[in-house]
Amino acid sequence: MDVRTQCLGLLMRGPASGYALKRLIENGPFCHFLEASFAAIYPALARLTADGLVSVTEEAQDRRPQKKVYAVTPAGREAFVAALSGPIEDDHFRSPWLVALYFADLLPPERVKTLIAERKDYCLRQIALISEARASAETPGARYAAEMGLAVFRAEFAYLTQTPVPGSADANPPLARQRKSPNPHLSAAVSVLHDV
Amino acid sequence: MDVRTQCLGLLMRGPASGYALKRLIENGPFCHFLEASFAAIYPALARLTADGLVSVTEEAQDRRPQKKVYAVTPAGREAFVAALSGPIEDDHFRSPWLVALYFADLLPPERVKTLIAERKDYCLRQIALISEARASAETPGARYAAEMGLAVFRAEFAYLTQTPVPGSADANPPLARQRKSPNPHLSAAVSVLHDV
DNA sequence: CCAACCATGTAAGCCGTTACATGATTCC
DNA sequence: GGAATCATGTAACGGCTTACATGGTTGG
Repeated sequence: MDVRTQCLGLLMRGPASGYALKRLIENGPFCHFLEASFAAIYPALARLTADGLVSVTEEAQDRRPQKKVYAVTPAGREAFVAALSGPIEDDHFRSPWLVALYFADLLPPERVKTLIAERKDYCLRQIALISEARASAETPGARYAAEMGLAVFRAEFAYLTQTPVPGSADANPPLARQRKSPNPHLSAAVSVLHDV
Repeated sequence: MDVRTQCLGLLMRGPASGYALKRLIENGPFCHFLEASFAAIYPALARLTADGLVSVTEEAQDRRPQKKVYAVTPAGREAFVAALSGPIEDDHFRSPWLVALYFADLLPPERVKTLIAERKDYCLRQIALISEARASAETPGARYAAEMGLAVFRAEFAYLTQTPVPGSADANPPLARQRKSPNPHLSAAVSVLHDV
């Protein structure tokens, strides 16, 4: 799925500017399964326009730079549905973090602990973002995608929390030491784990 | 994490040919978090060799083409540990399948059902592969990475199984109809769900 | 005052993909 | 007889990333 198709899809939700699409991909309901940079989005929109799949309207704003709002045309809608009707490409997943954990025995135990603590924070941030997306989802599909993300990140978080640090001396630490929260400002976010 | 670093990492497990690395990435203990094609692997190995991070030995075989076996040099080991010691890159995840499900309301219910059935198969295949990897893991890190994969794919499978098809008329089908197994030859693999 | 946000783009270059090229062996 | 496995590579092309370029507004 190239950036062009991604943009076309995002615009199916309603008209938006290139900047808004980037926000949607970074912090919105697509944050856990799409990625694209500005330098990929803007040319993609230009080409979609050239191909007649989207239309542009330039909008002036008060105290803000002018923006170009893109909207899907009937041809664009058709093309997108056709893309979803044909064979779906495989997922692509690469995790340098899992590579690092795989090779935990090459690293000092302190380093491994830090990596796991950072990963917990990452999971909680993702869970917080996706929870918002779920709350404002307007279609069953949007809810489905969000809940799938929550299910997966919660499973990951649970594993991170329950499993002893690999290759560390204190693989079975006394219970008293297990409970410390590595990042105080995030502990509030943990509540979110049991929403939905 | 580019293919060069991936290859260097894989070779930390022991000497291997380019072809063997590909197998490791496709079906081995890295299948759920690494990807690389032959056309990326071979040049990567050539460059690692040029940079002195790996060494090559050509090995003739009976009834098999000659192969080049690569092994990490001390400099390569150092470089890899250094890479794991610095900042770890973000994961990259793109899921055309989740895009399709997000837009389930644009598709015929039958199509959505098919997509979900195919996804279940995909999860079971991944679970089977990772279970093997877990069984033959020789370091705590390898076990950790495998178990993380299992946790995540099991959570995904559970969600797929328990959640009604989005946007379908029979969102609450009678219990009698919920239990059918979409792919008989895979039902055996379901047992694997409760191993570990 | 500095950081972050809003807003759009271009240019150069790397990286990796598909497709091509070759060829023996084993299993169904 | 055909498909899959073992085994290594090249060429062309496309896509995406980083870095550059610009500039007003808002909030701490």
